Amino acid sequence: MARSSIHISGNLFGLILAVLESAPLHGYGIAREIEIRSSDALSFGEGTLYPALRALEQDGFIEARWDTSGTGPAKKVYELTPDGKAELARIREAWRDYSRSIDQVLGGLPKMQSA
Amino acid sequence: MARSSIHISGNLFGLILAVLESAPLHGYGIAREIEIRSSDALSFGEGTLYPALRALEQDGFIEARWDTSGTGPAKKVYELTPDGKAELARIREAWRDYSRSIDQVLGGLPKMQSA
DNA sequence: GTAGTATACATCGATTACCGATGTAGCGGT
DNA sequence: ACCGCTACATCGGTAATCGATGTATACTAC
Repeated sequence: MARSSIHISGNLFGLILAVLESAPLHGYGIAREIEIRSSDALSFGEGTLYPALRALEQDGFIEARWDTSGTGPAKKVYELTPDGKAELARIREAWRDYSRSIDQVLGGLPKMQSA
Repeated sequence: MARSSIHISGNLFGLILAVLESAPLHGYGIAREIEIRSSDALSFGEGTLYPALRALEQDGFIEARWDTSGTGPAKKVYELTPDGKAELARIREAWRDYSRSIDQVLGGLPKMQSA
């Protein structure tokens, strides 16, 4: 279950929306999927996850429906709305700007920039 | 002086140490230099800067001396210590890991990855 | 049948980082 | 004389998120 890696700090909403872009998924599954996609580098607990999902839902970026069909406890399955897709695009752009800026100031080995 | 851009969120110490790697500099100048290097994308106020400098000094990553030689108010000039240089290397590595992980999950256009 | 484990939801208080406002003061220009 | 820039510093508030805790369902093993 891989807790105790680096924390999320600011990108949580984007990560959730990005996972939901591939397919609708329930909360618990979103957290697991983020761990998988990041090779266990990014991880967070329920106290971080559920409030974030509620905020995204209130903003109209995702929509929820209950799925009681499967086995186990009922699942609240979230789906990306058109607004959410637009928000994801904005977040991606902001992240790219931000990380490029940090790279610029932080320096170290350059990332094979174009001439 | 160029406030109101994106915030720093987690990388403040690294940015300061990276600037000091080039040359010793005083607090106010560090803030200006970060703005310049990031093309005004990264910016923060005094309430963010000075507490960070004090924390870095307490951790032994930077050392301060007063410079009263120049014109204007006295300047507190900070210099990177060997420990600070090591810490900067750690921060650079952590940032690279972190941003790579976010890229992986966030997706969008890939950054011209190696085959 | 009941104990343990994994799934799955949810809330709450504490912590941390950061921002914005405010204050002091020296110096240069008009 | 006053404004604006440099340069230091502190303080209170806020937002993000972490950790702990609680509830419930279902499968597996004994």
